[in-house]
Amino acid sequence: MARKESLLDAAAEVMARDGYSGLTLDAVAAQAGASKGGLLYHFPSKEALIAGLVKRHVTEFEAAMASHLSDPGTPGRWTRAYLRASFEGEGGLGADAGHGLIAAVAMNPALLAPLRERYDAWQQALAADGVPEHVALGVRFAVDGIWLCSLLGLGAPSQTELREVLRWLESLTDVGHEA
Amino acid sequence: MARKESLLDAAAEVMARDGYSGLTLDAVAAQAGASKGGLLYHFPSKEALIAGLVKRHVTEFEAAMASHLSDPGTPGRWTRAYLRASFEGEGGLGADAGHGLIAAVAMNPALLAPLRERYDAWQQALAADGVPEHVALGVRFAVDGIWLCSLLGLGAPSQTELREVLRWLESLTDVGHEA
DNA sequence: AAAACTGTACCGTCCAGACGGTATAGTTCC
DNA sequence: GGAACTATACCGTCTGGACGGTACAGTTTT
Repeated sequence: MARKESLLDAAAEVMARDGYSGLTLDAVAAQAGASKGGLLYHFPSKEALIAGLVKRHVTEFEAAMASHLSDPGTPGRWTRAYLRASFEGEGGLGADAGHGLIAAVAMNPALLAPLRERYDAWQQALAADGVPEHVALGVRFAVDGIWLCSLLGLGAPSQTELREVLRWLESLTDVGHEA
Repeated sequence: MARKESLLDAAAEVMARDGYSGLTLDAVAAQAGASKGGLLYHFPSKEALIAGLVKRHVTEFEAAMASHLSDPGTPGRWTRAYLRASFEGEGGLGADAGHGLIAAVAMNPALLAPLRERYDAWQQALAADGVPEHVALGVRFAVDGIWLCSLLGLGAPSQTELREVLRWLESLTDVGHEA
């Protein structure tokens, strides 16, 4: 069971280092210090492996959101939870998760289905979050954009810029300050 | 010369339909009604083909931004140009461009280099755009996020939601209305 | 004893790229 | 003016290697 987890880690590492074109079963097994047979024991196909990556990300993010959710009744709590869950830890949801999703898109976009499902659910929560809907949506998109740009290295913000933007985004979810 | 362009179109179409794993030289040639030999005449390798996709996107987006740039001295003009250039036309920069970038990431993330370069340049313009830097940055990230989510189908906004969010984002770049 | 592996050998398919050929429009030389 | 030649724009086939997946016999772990 620890091996299964380490195989997922290995897949993410290979993706980060060599990209999708380097993500072969042999490479993943080698990275994990496992055998190809062992890899296929846990994940019967490459697709299953990548699906596992997506699933783990969804689960972890879901948990992170739950842990950042403030008391019921507080306006903007879902939006803020989304915001904070996305940037906790050092790299936040950065490296690992992102590469897994890239692998999913490259392999077969349908593998994103579990994530899509969650997004639809979050969407509903955000729409009734006590802040104007376009604000909640806009903040979420900004978060997604930051995450994407950091992952791809496309005009990613510096540490201080990031802090400022995040503080601003958070203030937008606070009905007292603004509007 | 028209063929070269049509080969790029074909590559984008194949990506949209079959994803990166379906993006083979044969498939692209067939989609374009060309032969594999002909394809390789124009693009000496698969990597070159994808690099062509990236390059075309950069060029087109650059032109779109230029066409949306209002008079010098107007605060927020770069931010607004970025915003508008991203959503012009029906699908905006949506389908075609996005799939090309996905292909680039899957093949070799280094292929995004030309795009990275442009982002760094835009970044400088946005930082000195006459609106608070964190606002300009935040708006750009939101735009990127919308674009990403639409591409991947992750909680993409409805037509009306999109309109509202865009209107709001644009108002944020207007120093008169806000803050 | 069952589950969780390892290691190796192998198969079939797919695919990037090489290569040799073809058609045609221009250019040069006599 | 026409033969010889060159450059450009393709076409279609072939091949070598990589990769996903199978099979299975043995070994460690629980």
